[in-house]
Amino acid sequence: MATIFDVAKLAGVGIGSVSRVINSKDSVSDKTKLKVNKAIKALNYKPNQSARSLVSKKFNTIGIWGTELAGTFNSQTLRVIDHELITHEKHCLVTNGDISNLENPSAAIDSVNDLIRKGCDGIIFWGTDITHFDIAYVEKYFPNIVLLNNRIEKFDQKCFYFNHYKAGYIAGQHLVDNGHKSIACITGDFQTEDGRKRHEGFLDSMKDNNITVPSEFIIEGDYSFIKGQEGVMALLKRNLDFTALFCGNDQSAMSAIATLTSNGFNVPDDISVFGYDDNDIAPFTSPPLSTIRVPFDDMALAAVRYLLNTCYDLQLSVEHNFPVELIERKSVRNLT
Amino acid sequence: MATIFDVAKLAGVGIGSVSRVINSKDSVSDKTKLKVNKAIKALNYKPNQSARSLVSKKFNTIGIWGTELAGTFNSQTLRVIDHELITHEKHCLVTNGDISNLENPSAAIDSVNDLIRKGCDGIIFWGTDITHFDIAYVEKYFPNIVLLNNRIEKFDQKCFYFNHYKAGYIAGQHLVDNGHKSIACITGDFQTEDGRKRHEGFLDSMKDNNITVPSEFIIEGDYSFIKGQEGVMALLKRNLDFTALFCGNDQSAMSAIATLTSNGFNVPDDISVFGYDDNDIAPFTSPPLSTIRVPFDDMALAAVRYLLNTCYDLQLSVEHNFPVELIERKSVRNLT
DNA sequence: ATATAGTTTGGAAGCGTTTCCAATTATATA
DNA sequence: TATATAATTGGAAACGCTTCCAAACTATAT
Repeated sequence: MATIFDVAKLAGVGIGSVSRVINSKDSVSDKTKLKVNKAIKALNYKPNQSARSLVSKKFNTIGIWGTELAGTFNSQTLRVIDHELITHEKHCLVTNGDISNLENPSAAIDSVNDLIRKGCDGIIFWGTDITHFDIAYVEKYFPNIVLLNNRIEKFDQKCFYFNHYKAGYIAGQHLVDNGHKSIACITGDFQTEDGRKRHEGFLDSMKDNNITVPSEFIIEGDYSFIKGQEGVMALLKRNLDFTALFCGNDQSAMSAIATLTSNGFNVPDDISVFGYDDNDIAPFTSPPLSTIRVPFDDMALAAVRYLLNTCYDLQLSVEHNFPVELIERKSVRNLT
Repeated sequence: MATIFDVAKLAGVGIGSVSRVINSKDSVSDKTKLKVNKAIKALNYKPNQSARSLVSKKFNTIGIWGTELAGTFNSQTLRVIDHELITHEKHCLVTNGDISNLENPSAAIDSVNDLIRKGCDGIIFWGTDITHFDIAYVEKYFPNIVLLNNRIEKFDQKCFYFNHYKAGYIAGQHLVDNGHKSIACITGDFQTEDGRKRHEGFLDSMKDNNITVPSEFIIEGDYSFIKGQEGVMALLKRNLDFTALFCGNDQSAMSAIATLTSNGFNVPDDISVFGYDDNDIAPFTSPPLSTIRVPFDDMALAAVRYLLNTCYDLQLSVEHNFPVELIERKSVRNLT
């Protein structure tokens, strides 16, 4: 591997000049620039990042900490993040925080520390699987962080989240607007804050419309396919009379539709189904799924940009407001 | 940030001893070890990775190059890789090769070089979106590579792939074994080698059973949900008489099932559907999807381990043979 | 031709490690 | 006890870069 000395020697200049050329700051004469670039090409020279980082104390790398790397559209988010980083010539270092390790309660902190030690200039905390306490602890010695799809009031500027309460409310209101009065739910995961929030919003919309939702109409889900299926089976077994089903996400909505259909119910003629996320799959269920669009991509983009600004003194525009959007397709029947 | 000098001073030893303690090689007396560890704790010392890499020329990082970071189970693969790396105290650096950039034909090479320059000890090439030519080019100056779900004969040891031909054959044979003689297809993407291979295998199984598949029974797909839907619509419009549908992957199979169902066809009573991949969704379609299990997780694990062995002189066991597995669920009707 | 100001240049110092070697200390052997 | 051998230690040198400063040029004004 060629070093800066080799380049300098071949070009017949000092190493300072080579450094100036590859960093394109400070003034260098065109003649020197030419000679250096020629030598760089000839030697296929690539600056050693470790040496650079050692001096500059910058790693040009952003760490991503999350437990949600799997799943259809979480990975889409990763793609958005990576793309924005590449645009600014940065890299992304990924780690799956393994928080399932009960024997080691500081496992989350440990994996974050690994990320820091390995060398990144900032960290994206993705999701709500790390405690507020842990985040606050890390923030003290490593302040360049950003929270994606999570919120801690004290770090509000660093948080990029979506108003799940409002979204849940709008979902409920939409069903009511279409004449539904008897509505069942397969909720999101109540372990997660956004799962609770969207359900709260939904319930409040019911309350505001003087509709009661008996507890046997509510099945706690966990965003999985299987829960959508199981939830519908449980609901059907209870022999309840409902005209609409609100699901905590599109995956469970999809398997709910499939299960309803295979049990002889037509969606939406017999039972309407409403999803949440506007996942890739939503337009292709049968019938196409009406849902709430969660702008994960926009949120992710804003979060990276905020971090890029703070880490590298950039001035990228950063959105902080992500509007709720209702996506009407064909899975909700208008009863009025 | 405390350095090794600070630790040495506080512990009252030389920097060499500190280095020996943190790397736990060479002999150090228990007394020294104790003093050093105490100082490390007191100063919350973390060795600087850049300095370490500069000397050792190891980065403890594996790069992942791919264009398939999105998609349900590609991200599952990423999780497997990351987990294995963490187990061995390595990290993963991810990049989405942006090959869609036609203006710059060397974009793939450029992004690989970025990865190398940034500092990784090995690279996983994931998928078939990079040309054999480009891989061979990179391999010359950066031999620590591995191909996942791709195959180049000359690098056979470094390739971790699945026999898609055989899988396609088994899929076809399974349908025949169940009495199907008139079979339609929504294929995988013929742009990808595995898409072509699985179709080839399928066709050969038909040939061996003296079944002809007229070209109007074959729709070229691209693994997407929408193609599954569109494909079924096209097939139905042609008014063909088929009893089974072989799909290039589970996603298109799923939307195919949904579309068939919503058009009044019962799966599998009227038409059987067979998938490919054994995706997360496969057990939860309605009816549950019969499919071919592609052991992506096993392949990924083997690939990382091979790379870990070559990069860090480890002796992890590496599987090179990934058997085809037929998963029978409920989407194929036995006509015999 | 000379003085002045501005531009460009070379290379030493320093970043925080590991590795090596010579020096020191401890242990075993006669 | 003296000597040979082994274990342990400190710190200089090296890794490849950026940054800085003094030196060497160039251009302009007098």
